[in-house]
Amino acid sequence: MAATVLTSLSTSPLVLNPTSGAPAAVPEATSRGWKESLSASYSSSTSGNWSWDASDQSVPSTPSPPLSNDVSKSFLLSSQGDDNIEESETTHFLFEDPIPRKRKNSMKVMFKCLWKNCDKVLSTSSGIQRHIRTVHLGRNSDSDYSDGEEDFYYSEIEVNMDTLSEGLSSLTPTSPTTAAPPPIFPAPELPHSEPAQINLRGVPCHTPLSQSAPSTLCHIRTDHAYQATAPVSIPVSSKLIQSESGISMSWQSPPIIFKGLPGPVSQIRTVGIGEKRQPAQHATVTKIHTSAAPVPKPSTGARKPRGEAKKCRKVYGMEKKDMWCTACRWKKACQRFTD
DNA sequence: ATTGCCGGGTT
DNA sequence: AACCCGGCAAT
Repeated sequence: MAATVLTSLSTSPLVLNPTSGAPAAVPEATSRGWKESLSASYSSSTSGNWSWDASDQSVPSTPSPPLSNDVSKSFLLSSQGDDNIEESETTHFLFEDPIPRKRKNSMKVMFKCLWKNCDKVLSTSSGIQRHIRTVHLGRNSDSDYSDGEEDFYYSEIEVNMDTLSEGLSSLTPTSPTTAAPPPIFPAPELPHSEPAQINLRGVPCHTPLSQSAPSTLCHIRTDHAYQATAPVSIPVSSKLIQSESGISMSWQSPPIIFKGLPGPVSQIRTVGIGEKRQPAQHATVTKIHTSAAPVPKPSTGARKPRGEAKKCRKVYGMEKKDMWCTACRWKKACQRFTD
């Protein structure tokens, strides 16, 4: 599984080498000129070439080197205007997630076809658009032209590969409690036939759409009757949030006791164009915070129940105080006889 | 009353 | 840091 993840990661250019120390394994057959012009300062960051063509079109003064995976990821997401994720990211920071890297490394954005009885999942939006266009919409043109209609029929989902595999492996074959399997889509296919747009991820995901589909489409979204004929009914438990510029919705797998071990948390949201979201709206959705309990603890917290073991004082007595451990001598918690 | 030690000092 | 101790809670 890990190999699979790595493989799929290495195919998407944005997901850079998590370990900056290792020399980038990505063969940079493409552009080399820019690298030379930038010379030494870039020597360590070969994997970061998100294909601006050899001619440096005004490389910004801060060349945005390949950041750690986390940062680039959150950058990507935030540039999509996705506050959901950003929210949870922030939460991570706030709670000092001890292993944020591992968790985020295993997140992958996939695109799922929502057409009835079609669970196709592709790893690129262009791929899924093409799929919908050709298979479902019957547009046999293989050009990349998109009138934006495909957007209605797929959703962008974010999958935690780790927990996915974990959950799958932990499923006892006869487990009765898992009678109703969580609505996780079928096993993600690895980078399918991905034509041309291999570097789509280098750019905010909706670029191709926002080019061809201006904001008018948002209008269409709201009063379009597509909901009646929508290929897939929106999950009942989903929270639907409506903003003035369009529909955005988030969906989250059934409530999971989130205690330490992350459940199969996946997020689905319909891909929208020109989504102008307001952060406040999203706070309600997909806010899985790790805080253990609503522990108010305003005053002096409940004391420890006092251990069973005898402590220095009891063992040696007051007359041999010099034999106590220092903590005991200082009236602190005994270090020698811990519980 | 005794014991353990937290919270808050002082050096 | 190291060291000390008032005072509280558990015993």
